[in-house]
Amino acid sequence: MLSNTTPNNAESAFQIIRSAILNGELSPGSKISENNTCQRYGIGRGPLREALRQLEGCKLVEIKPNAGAKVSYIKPAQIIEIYEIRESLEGLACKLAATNATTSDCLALRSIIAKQQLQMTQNNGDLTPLKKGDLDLHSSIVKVSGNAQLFQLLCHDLYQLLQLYRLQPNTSPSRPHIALTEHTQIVDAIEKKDSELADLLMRRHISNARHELLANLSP
Amino acid sequence: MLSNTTPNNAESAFQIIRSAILNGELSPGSKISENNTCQRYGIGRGPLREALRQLEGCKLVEIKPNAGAKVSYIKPAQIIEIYEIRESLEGLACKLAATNATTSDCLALRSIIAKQQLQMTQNNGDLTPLKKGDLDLHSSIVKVSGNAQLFQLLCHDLYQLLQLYRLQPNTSPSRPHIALTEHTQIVDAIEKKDSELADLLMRRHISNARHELLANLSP
DNA sequence: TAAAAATATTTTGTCAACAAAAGTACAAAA
DNA sequence: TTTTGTACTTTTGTTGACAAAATATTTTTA
Repeated sequence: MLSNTTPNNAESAFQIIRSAILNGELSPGSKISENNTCQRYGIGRGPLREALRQLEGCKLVEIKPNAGAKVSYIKPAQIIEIYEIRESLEGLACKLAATNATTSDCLALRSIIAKQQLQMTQNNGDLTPLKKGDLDLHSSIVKVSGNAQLFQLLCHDLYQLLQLYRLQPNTSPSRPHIALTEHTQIVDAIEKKDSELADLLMRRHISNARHELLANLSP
Repeated sequence: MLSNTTPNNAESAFQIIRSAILNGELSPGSKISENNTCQRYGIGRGPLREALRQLEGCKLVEIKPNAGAKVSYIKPAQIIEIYEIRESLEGLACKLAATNATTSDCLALRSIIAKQQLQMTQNNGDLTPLKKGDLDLHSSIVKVSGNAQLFQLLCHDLYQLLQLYRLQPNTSPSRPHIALTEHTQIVDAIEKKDSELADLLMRRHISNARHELLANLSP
């Protein structure tokens, strides 16, 4: 899948710093000093600057001339806007997935749900693996849609931006159960090749998540 | 609107090369040699390489280690995929625009249509200004939607990619008239705050354009 | 003391030189 | 003629040095 050419320093730096941003090692708003970062990751300033420009393209950092690079800070309002976009695009993904999914595709989707169901009963305190499972299912559906541009846009660009905004895990405890039910219904619709229903259910699913977010955001 | 800080060479190079790509001066698939390009635009190799990495982020060029940068080549299948995405996202834009548009917003949209109508009767041979007018209307609607992320995504990222693929102007001669009618209906729906109808009409509008594209593509 | 000016330090911007890799040209052998 | 190997050229990768801008610190002045 990924191009397996040997990376140069700029490419390596790009990936290293990106993971550092995504896993919170470099926190939003913090400055990325060149000298500092060079020494830290053992690369020259040239490659580093290239990597930073590439990260700017991904919207993960912001560069101001003569002032340097900062890790992007995503505002709550932006998250809501991205959820509106997700609602529309993942609806499309479901519509396409319903028409294109093969039998083995559906089996794969079901197995993700099963795994998630298992995790919910097992470690009933920690819900980080649930979050990952959630994203797994959504990504897989987008993949099954067959639209490569859509996959790139949602699963690489947008999900990454959402990851930048680490929302506190204070979602209501009932939400995971509800989400699981919704997921099952969505996969059912895809399996039955009911594209219209799959579209509607996914839109509603994300709309619900968005409203939950809004409720946990304003106060 | 744009950040008006004084740009450095990398930033200038980015904009210069981007326009060169978008106006066809640098054609898709062609290699961007560093030495060559440096001399041509009077900048050093450092800033140029930064600009190229930034352009890679915009998907306008592709960089391979030890092999240099090429202007991206968009395949017809990708264009169709992008149109599917447009269909979904501009439907959303219309839905939001219908709920958010002020009176002056609607006036502005109407004036764009009027200008387009005038251009159609005037220069009835050249349809490049019509294309521009079309994009103007679509962009304005997305702007009116109020979702800044959506505007960025559609009007900067996706439209730019579409521009890279210069499709031959062999659309059927009746298409501009039909498009104008469709545009009028869409703005009508927005003005009446009928978000559902505006959504549906825009989706159908772009779906029509996509099918026209498909017809002019395969043979 | 507080504001302003001057100086020092750090940080970013840019270039030129060198190393390494890829591509090219050409000659020798099958 | 095709192939293979070798020298040569071009192109990309990387670094270090220096210029310019911004920031921090100190000194001066009201």
